[in-house]
Amino acid sequence: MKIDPKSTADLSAQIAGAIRDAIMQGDLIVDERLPSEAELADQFAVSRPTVREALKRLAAQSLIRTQRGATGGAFVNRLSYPDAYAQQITTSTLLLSMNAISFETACEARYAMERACVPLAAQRRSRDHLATMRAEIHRQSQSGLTDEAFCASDVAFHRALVDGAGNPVLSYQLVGAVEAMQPLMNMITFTARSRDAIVALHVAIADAIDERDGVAASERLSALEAETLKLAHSVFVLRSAGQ
Amino acid sequence: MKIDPKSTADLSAQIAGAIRDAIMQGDLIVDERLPSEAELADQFAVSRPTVREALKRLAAQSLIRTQRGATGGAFVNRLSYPDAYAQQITTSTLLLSMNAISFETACEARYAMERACVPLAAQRRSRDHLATMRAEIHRQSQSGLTDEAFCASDVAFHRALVDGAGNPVLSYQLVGAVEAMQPLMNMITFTARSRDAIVALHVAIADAIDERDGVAASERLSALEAETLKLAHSVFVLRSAGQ
DNA sequence: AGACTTTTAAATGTCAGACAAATAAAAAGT
DNA sequence: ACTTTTTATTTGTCTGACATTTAAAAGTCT
Repeated sequence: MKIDPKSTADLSAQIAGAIRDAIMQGDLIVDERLPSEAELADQFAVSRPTVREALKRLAAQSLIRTQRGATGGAFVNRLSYPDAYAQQITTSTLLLSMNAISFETACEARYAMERACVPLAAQRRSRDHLATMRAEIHRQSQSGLTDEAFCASDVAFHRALVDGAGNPVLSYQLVGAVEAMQPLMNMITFTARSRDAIVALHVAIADAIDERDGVAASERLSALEAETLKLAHSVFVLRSAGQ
Repeated sequence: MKIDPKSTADLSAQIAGAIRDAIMQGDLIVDERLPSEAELADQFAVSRPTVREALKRLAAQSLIRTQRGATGGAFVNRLSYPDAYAQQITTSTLLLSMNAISFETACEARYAMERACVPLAAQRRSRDHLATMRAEIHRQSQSGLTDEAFCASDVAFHRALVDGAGNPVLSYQLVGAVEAMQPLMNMITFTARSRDAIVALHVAIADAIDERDGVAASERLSALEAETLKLAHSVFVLRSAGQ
């Protein structure tokens, strides 16, 4: 592992990049211990604080974990699903909130991806996933729910739908799309009537999945997309009129 | 912003978390300047190196950027698509390579998501995307291509297909799924015959997109998935027999 | 007065050395 | 043989310093 002295980038960024490359290329394998900070400082001919900054960069991406003590050090971390989920959600949420992405674009992407899960979910759905979906539907039906709670339950319903496909990679990819929409959804005021419409579609989707009817579920998901878009539009129209 | 003195986590991790939360909650807006390292050290009652480690963590996630000089400092960064792409690819690649995910699972997720793009791509495909797809097909058809180059072109073809949907959020989500498969694909030896089969399907897909026939494109994408799976199986069978 | 140069101040980047705290292995004691 | 103590190693944190970059302020010349 070498760093380029001609580069203008921070030394800590260069070192982090070198180690990251080594991990991604397989030169460093999972649970392998990196040299101690002092040794790394020697190898790269930098000070220990600089090495530490590099290691913190990698830790932020869950590429390494550190342990104190005699047999401690920095170890190549196995990127777990929860870690990957968290990163996915952070990145997706920020991408959406910082780039003036229209509700339509985000919504379209999300529902397109969800429809990709539906055929698999219809085929493989388990008792667990169906139970979760029904439970969330029940929660959503209760009156007196805040908009935030309604949205949170909506997210949980859709996550159960996605997880129903039984493909963890697909779940990982989708979690960002679903969760990142929540801040946008939270801007919407859900009237009792619009909640009823959404819940009815949720029921219809759950029923279709239950009956292993992927085509029907897909169509109803599209109807839900249309309903969501309609709702968002009416809110935005109201809001811009209010201004 | 406060940190919890009872927490066992590193101070730098706590500080990074506090600032991250402030950014994600909108308390700090894009391009806003954070206090200087010395001021942050005062506010959090820690030393400057600790603050710096926290800032490096955030920089690793592209949440902030730093600038030297009189008017320099740390600024809340607008997460750009390229940055988001890079993070998505890193995370997806590591997730796949470190978690013993079967080729089938990864392949299924990827093609399910690609099929989600196809109806939109068929509807909106531009001259540019079609040209890119055709160009990559041409490249793939050349003999004497290494397996790596063939795979790279395959990725480029699929990215063009995805981008054809004209939804940047969808592209962002898909880029991880497509790119993360490349290391797995690179393990495959592509015979001349298997290359021909893949290229033929690429042509068929491009044609269908060209004719705005989303259904046909989707079916052919499924055929490509089956072909890829078959190919991978034959390779793995050969390999395990060789051992 | 206006344009150019020099100085200065503020900020990050880097370094050196030190001590604290955690941890496991080795040594000592019972 | 078991428990306790010591010790060595490693990360976590702090202090203080200097280097480098950058823009604004001050100064200088035409």
